Amino acid sequence: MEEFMNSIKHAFELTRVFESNLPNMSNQPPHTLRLSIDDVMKAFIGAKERLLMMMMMMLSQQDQTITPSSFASMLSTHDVAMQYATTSMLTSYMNHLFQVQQLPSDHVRALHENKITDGVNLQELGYKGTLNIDEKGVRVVERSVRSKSEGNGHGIEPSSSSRPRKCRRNNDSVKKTMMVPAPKVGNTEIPPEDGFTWRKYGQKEILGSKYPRGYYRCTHQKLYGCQAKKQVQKLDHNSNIFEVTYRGEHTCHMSSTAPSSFPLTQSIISSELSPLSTSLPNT
DNA sequence: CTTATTTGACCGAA
DNA sequence: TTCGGTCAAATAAG
Repeated sequence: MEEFMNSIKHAFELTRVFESNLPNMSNQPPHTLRLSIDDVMKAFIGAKERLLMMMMMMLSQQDQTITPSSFASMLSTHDVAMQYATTSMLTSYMNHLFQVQQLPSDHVRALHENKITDGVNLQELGYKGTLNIDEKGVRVVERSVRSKSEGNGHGIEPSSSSRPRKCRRNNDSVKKTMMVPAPKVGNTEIPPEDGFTWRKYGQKEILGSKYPRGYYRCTHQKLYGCQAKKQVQKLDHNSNIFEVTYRGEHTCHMSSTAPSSFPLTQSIISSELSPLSTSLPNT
């Protein structure tokens, strides 16, 4: 909680500094201006990520429902928050966060690679579990390439005795796992929307896990050869949270990373926030 | 019809 | 051998 408060405070201070320096910056090259804007944006994104992590942790610790308003009232007990926003503004923003639930995976990847969200450690914050989450709040499992010269051709019709499998083709692909709160609205037990379209191709009971794991691949695998996949599984101790693992890159969309909006100052609450861009591949 | 999901079989890795 | 990821036939949905 304190970590989030510090980060959001820092973000607002950066904004203020940026604002006061703005007149001088007109003399600077555009590059400088852009860097400053990036700093402000990163600060807000980092704060938002911490907030999301907090929400997920609370959901996983106490198996009870946390509503946007209850969370907002929690925040409002901190004067740092109240310096900038009223409780109703916070509530409104919490509503947005609960509704959006998750950023598109490429956005998350961008956050990850830019090291925007640093210093969040779930275990320090008291998460009780076996998750191994790195300092960015995203568990990353990297698989090293196995030096195995296995030149298999493309899958031809098996037709006879053996069915050629291409299981471990991309051993160097990176897995990225994140915790996603389940949608509160709607009767859906289905994994939350993340901006991509997925097609389920399997489900498996996992040993030692309460809930099965679902296997999804990109719907456009056929048309575009998109190799993106994801696995979705509920946490054992809290069915309100999905563990979503992404693997492979989307090659089926072009306009990537539309990080929607970066609310500044009071407009942080206003509802212009992030119409989830449904990336539609051109035909 | 086409397209998506379900679900047991299949296969490779450990 | 077991386990987990994938395939694919059957089925459901539109």
